[in-house]
Amino acid sequence: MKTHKLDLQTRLENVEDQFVELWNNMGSLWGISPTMARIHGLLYISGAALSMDDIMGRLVISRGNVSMNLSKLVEWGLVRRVHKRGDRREYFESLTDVWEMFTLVASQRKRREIDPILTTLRRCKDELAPETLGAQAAREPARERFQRVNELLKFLSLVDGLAQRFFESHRSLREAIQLLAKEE
Amino acid sequence: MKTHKLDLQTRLENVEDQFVELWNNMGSLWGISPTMARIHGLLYISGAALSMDDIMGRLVISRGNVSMNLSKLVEWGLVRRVHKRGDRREYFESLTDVWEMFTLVASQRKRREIDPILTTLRRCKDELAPETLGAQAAREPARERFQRVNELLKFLSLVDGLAQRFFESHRSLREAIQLLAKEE
DNA sequence: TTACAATTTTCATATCTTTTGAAATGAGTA
DNA sequence: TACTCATTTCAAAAGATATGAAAATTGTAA
Repeated sequence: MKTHKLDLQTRLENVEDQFVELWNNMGSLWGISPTMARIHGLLYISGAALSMDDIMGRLVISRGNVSMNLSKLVEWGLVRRVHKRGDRREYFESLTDVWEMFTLVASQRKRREIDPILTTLRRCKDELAPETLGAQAAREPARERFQRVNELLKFLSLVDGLAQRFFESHRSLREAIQLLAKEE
Repeated sequence: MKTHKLDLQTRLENVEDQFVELWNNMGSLWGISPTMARIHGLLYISGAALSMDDIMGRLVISRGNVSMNLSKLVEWGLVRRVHKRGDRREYFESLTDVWEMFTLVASQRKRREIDPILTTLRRCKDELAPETLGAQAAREPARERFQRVNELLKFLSLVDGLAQRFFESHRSLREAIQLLAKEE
């Protein structure tokens, strides 16, 4: 009986390790740093509220590193601080809903990355437009560049509009995606 | 007249610089390194076939760095080598179609990142399933983890299916996305 | 075919980024 | 208020990325 329990414990830890490693790779997909991703992965798969020491021990990373990355995770909204009464330490737990985590990350990335890019692109477009360049805007080099900037702008605006709709309603997003993924 | 030409040249270079900087930031979104992104950005916005020396001069980066990153860009398929007769040097030019570039990058990332993640996730699921754990799979800690792995698997499978459909046909992808982005 | 010259690639070194861990700060208890 | 335990900060170490000159490659001419 005792051995069985130990076995289960070991196996679970083994699976968790695989998961953390997986999440580490997933980091680049979500646009968060590998260590930040590993910490979040551990919190997600364990489903528990863990202390800094728990995380340090489990992932073998330094206290400072855990502290920094937990702050970032809380900032992102993927993890929240939890207090246990009678315990002075802080505990941390992850969101549990995959879709919620996804939309959270997506909306942050939109704000942090896509929005500034769109702003710059629009400025580039303006600087290549006839209003700024006058007659010279008609010359090949300017026209070509204008066209390429514009194509990109159209593309990103589309992505942006899509994202906008996503964040307005999880439900409709889910349904639309599920439809798209399955329909023949 | 001369001054006007110089003005145009300067202004175009100025816009190109902004664009390269923008693309540099875009790198994290596409999952390619900043320098690789900058080089690609320059090739895209200039629309020309440039030599290594052109790129070194324009972006102020070393020969080795340009060489390495151009190889990667060619590997990714975003850039192709061009030969000019009577010139020993190699030139490089970017794809021009934004959608083509996007699907190219997306398909590579799917293959390099999502596919391995799905493989690992399925293994994790198997290792938590009743077939592996026997009666212990019913215990709380195992069941909880199984459920979380499974939820993630469902989510990623959906994304994967969506991507699959994308790569089968650009046209249908475009239409679907445009629909989704605009419909009320 | 061989020697030469121009171009590209490689890799040891230098630069920049991330992580560590111990000291400083902060927060809760006696 | 003083003490203890927990968290944050930051200078130094480790790791990742870029540089540039030497090695390899490729094309040209004797």
